[in-house]
Amino acid sequence: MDNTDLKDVGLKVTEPRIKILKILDKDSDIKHFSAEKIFNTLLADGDVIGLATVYRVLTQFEEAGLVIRHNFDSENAVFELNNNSHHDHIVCMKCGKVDEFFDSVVEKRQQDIAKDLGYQLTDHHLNLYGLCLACQ
Amino acid sequence: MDNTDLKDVGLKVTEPRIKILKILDKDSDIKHFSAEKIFNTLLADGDVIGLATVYRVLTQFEEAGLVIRHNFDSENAVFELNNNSHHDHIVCMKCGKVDEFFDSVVEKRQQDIAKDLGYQLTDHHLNLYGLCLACQ
DNA sequence: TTTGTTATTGCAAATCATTCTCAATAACAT
DNA sequence: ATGTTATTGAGAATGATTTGCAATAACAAA
Repeated sequence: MDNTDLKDVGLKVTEPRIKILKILDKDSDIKHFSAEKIFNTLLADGDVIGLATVYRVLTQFEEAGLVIRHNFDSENAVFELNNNSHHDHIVCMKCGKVDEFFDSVVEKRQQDIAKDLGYQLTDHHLNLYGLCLACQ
Repeated sequence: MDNTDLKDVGLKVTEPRIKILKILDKDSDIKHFSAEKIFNTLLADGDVIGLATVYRVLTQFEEAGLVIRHNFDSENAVFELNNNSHHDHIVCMKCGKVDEFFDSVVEKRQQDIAKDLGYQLTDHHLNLYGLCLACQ
């Protein structure tokens, strides 16, 4: 993920976009960020970028397929870099930790279920909620 | 679902609660209502009940276990009567139709996945999105 | 490298769904 | 019938997200 990716999707290479992409791309345990979190991370780095811009850039990234937007809770959306490998999520209700998983059995059943009900499946959200090991 | 159910969960039997319960309980294809939708349905029936009250009652019903709240999209929550038989949902992206299903294979896998990841599972949301037969 | 055109930004105001405040009113136990 | 306490309605408040608009930055063409 670098400036070339921005050009590839037809977005001008600007400071806010580069910085936000870098935060999302950082290699850490945390892969899911709210707009506010990104805004504050930028601030902490000394980069003053308007919150509205953060939201705008995130939405553009989503439209361009660079990031995926999730609504784990009804509060605020979180964004993660789209690495093109589909996965679902399990969220700790206490500390907010998010783990990812992929399960082919579930994937297959979803296809079958949709088919049985006469639907043409386009997307799905499977979120598990619970307490992580540390929070139990 | 009647006035007795309200008493049973410790809620006074008031007109707004009775009317809202009746709407949710109506036997029709539509089982999922937003607060606004309920508010407008009441209006259409000539019942003027404040939107704030609708929200309050719905939240109380949820806390009492009478209804379940869903966030299918990031826009607004919808509520359905809790018939105590767990099921998941498939939503048509075009007409908004919602079908329900229960799949024991998926249920079981979810348990196993959570366990494998060290989580104590408390809840889950599985929403499939697609085009229903009529909309394809 | 200068210039012109168009996209992008920042800020504040606007939205939208939902919640809260508070005084008036209705439920219901006694 | 009455007192106590929950409930209601209306509107203000909230919080996340979006939008309008003037100033500014990107970058293609000269």
